[in-house]
Amino acid sequence: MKLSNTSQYAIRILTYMADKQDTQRINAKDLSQTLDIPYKFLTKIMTDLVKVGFIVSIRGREGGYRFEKEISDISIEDILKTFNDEIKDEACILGIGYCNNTCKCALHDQWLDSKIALQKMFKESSIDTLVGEGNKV
Amino acid sequence: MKLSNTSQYAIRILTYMADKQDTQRINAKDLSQTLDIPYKFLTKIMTDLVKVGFIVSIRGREGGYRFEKEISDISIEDILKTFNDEIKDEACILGIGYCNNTCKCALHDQWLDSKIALQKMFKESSIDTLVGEGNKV
DNA sequence: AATTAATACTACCTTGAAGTAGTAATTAAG
DNA sequence: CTTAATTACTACTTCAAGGTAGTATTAATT
Repeated sequence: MKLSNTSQYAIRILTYMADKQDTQRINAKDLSQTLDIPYKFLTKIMTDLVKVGFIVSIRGREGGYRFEKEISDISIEDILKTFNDEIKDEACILGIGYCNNTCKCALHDQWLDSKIALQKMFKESSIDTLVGEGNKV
Repeated sequence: MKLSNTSQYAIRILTYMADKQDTQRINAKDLSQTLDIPYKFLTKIMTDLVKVGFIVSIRGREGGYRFEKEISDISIEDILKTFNDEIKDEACILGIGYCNNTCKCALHDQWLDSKIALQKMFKESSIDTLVGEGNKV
């Protein structure tokens, strides 16, 4: 049980960009090297982040990326949704279709509290709350 | 973020077997049909569950499977560990090596409480606490 | 002893995520 | 205008999880 590589990368990219916002513009090569993410894979993720409107790209020489949305308005949940990695509300943890109060799997009740806590955490963790001193990148 | 198919199947299998413990012996064909798990894939999982000592197999005609361990002594955590799907204590949620109090990623603190709650839930949910009336299988 | 119904084993195929390669498009600098 | 440095696009390859096929082994029934 873990986040996908893609989600992990995206969160790290955006958090790092937020940390460097003075620079205003950061390019794929720098991100790839600093975050140790394969260059070609990173650019693919960047394009997705552009398409979904979190960042904008500046093409050509001296180009790069900068935020489009306020970093206080981008949550981990938003990022996970971009890569279809979020915890969907009615998704059954045992994979038996959909669970709810009246139609539930054997783990449903036990899972419920943890799920809500996780969802809340993902929703309330916006990028601006993550930039901090001394964290690993 | 979800459990692997294999883990989901294994939990469902063991929970269903516990539910039917009066029968004492249940075979792969029945499990496959009742739980709608591909037969060949199910038998592969069963063999793993035998190897790890949760159940024993009886080969030959009239064969099948029954529990070896007490169902109160098999937790979801144990099952997840069998298929390498558990939440490892120091595994970084962002995939940057290992996290702990002194060396942490940007999400570490937010993740900590949820992680502990999840681990606790997985550890405390033994199979006997899951058998219940009217649950989906 | 033969048949039948069951699990175990080995090897393969499929699918989706992860990662790579090459080229086109864009734009600042010289 | 040319060059260099950048992102975007298209297509491919790799890897691990999920799933399938065939055969060997086991043991009760007849």
